[in-house]
Amino acid sequence: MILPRSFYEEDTVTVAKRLLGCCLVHLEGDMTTSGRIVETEAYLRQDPAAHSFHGRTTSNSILFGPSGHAYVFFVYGMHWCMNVVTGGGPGGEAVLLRALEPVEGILVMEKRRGLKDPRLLCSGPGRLTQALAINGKYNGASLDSGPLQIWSPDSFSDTGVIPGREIVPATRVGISRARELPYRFYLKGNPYVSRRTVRNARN
DNA sequence: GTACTGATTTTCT
DNA sequence: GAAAATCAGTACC
Repeated sequence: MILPRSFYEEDTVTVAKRLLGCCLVHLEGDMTTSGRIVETEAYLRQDPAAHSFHGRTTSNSILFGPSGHAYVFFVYGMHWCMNVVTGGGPGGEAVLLRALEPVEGILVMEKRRGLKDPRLLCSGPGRLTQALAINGKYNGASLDSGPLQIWSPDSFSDTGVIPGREIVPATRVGISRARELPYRFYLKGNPYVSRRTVRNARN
């Protein structure tokens, strides 16, 4: 089933872990692309690394809106990154989606990415948005209706985590402020986590 | 395998 | 003007 709004209105770190194993789906015309989420990062309020840290601006206003919506931003002059707005508090918190395991529409993803190695299709925040054709027009989109959706896995254990899958906490990637905080989470041993995660596997 | 660099644009974090 | 929640290609070990 599609994750309801209430799923996202929980503690942001909890949501970051529970999203592992869920399926991100993009419907565009008759092309469906989807993948299982295998790596996430939490960005909190009072978090010097978060875009919301210095308050609301025009570019980050979606972060202060309702949970369960997409916050999509452009970075390094060429890449899009997708977050999910989370938290039940005053806003400003989100979970960055860092890597997917490709599921549906792999041929379409290969064409959009210009390569065929399945491990390189969605293994990074910029890669997954390119593979699923996610861009700024989805900034602010609701994830429980419309063409961009997140589905729960078939079953949850009581902790909300898929049975048999071990979640590893680690430090975040590509930031300089508060980089020591263990707010990155990935599925242990999954071959589709991002390259930088594999390289920093000790943390 | 690791290390370095260029691409390219928005924001002022 | 500098920094940024990145990626791909190249060089070298």
